[in-house]
Amino acid sequence: MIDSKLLETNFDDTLQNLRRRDPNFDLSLLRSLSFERKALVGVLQELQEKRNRINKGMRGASPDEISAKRDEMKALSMEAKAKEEELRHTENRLHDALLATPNIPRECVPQGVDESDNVEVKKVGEPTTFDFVAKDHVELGESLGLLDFERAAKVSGSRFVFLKGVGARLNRAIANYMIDFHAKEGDLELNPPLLVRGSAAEGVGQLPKFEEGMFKTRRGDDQLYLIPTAEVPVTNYYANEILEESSLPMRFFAYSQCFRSEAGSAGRDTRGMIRQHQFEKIEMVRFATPDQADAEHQNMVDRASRILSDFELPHRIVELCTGDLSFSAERCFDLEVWLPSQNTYREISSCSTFGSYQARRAKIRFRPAAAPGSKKKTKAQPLVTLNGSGLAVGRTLVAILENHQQADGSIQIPRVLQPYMGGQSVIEKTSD
RNA sequence: GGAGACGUGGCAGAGCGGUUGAAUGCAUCGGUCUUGAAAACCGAAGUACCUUCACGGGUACCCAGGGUUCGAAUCCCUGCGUCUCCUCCA
Repeated sequence: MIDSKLLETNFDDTLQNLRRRDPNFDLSLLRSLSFERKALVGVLQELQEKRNRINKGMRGASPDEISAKRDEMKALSMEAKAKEEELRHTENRLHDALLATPNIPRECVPQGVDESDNVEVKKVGEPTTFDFVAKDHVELGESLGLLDFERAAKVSGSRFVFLKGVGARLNRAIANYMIDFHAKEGDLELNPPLLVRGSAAEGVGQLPKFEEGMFKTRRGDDQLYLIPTAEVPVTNYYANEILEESSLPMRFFAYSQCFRSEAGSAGRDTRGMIRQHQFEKIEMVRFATPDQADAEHQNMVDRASRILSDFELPHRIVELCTGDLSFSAERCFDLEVWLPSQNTYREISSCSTFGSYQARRAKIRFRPAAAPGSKKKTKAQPLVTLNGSGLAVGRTLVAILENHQQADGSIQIPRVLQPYMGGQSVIEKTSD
């Protein structure tokens, strides 16, 4: 969540900056609650102080004295309790309002309304061209016997797929290549829980606003959510903890299944593997000091781009505009891969920095190293969390099929993946 | 699924209902001693919020919420969380 102090010290700027996301943004409730809270605190503390003062004399007092003061104390106590109740109510409302407030975009984020205002930063490779009529991945996958959408629909409904045979193997090869890639860079691999408490989802900003996007499970009275991304469990790995500055930055990656209900996206990408209820992703998650954050961010973008280049996939990097920025993010770069069937670039990775927004929600702090001369213990402060896909496995599979298809309907396997495919270099139609 | 135990400071671990924000140990940071270090000794040290230009002052916090009481870390209820045993299971 945003720093509530901004409401007092820097209200106009804060509002203006949030309006870069949405011109109709309204902070008036938040502000009035913040002032209301402050006033209540003052009144309550005065009452408590009075009560404490009287109470101090009670211990050694004679029974007469005690009974004399009793009524007064009782009245004070009641009054204080009523104020406490009032204060708690206000604080709860303030907290809820803060949870519903998105992160503030950085000054450098380009102004814009939606996707069309995103800014291309870099283009790697040229869109693939063919001297034959190119097929899409559904056609390729089905004709080569790699993908089975129909039977998946029979078993689980729409937006699911069976990968089979070489298709399953190729998927595994892609994932393994990426896992090894990050491991070689020295990041720590985590294999996280796929079911998380609501508190974890709240920590990254997924709850309370985006509950519709997640699958919920029930077990008795307990409720757990299927993770929409490994960001949720991995970022919360350090929830409620204080890290030493010397241990930062920390780099993790996790390979996991992800589950999204795709509520509200009816009709979008209904065909094929682009938008599934269940997909695999390798996610990079980082914890950094504010000074380190930008370099970490750039590093994740580079990683994702290098992997795409390794797979010989044309892609581009775009910076999201204020209107397209996700709820918790402060700045974000998307990597988009070229998809011949759609004749356009499609998102395959999203690398975001969250500033202290998530860290404040999940209560992840770091203790700055003491200045060389200083003897004082430093004050813990929220750190910076970042994450980025490196990459979405299913969409990578799609991109490889479509970009590396041959005139005869076969698929050329990128060189780096061949070792992961037992040396296989081409996927051809088998007579069946 | 059945039975039970427990939630106190960075960690471990005390705490007759009233000078307990909280003993003690470890860890941390200063100092003394030492050529330097270790050891020993002395000392400092929680978090949030309100108030003050500042020094400072104040309030709350012993998982959370409610109750009993003039007064609760301490008693009572509820919730949440953790652990152990049995059962089942990849």
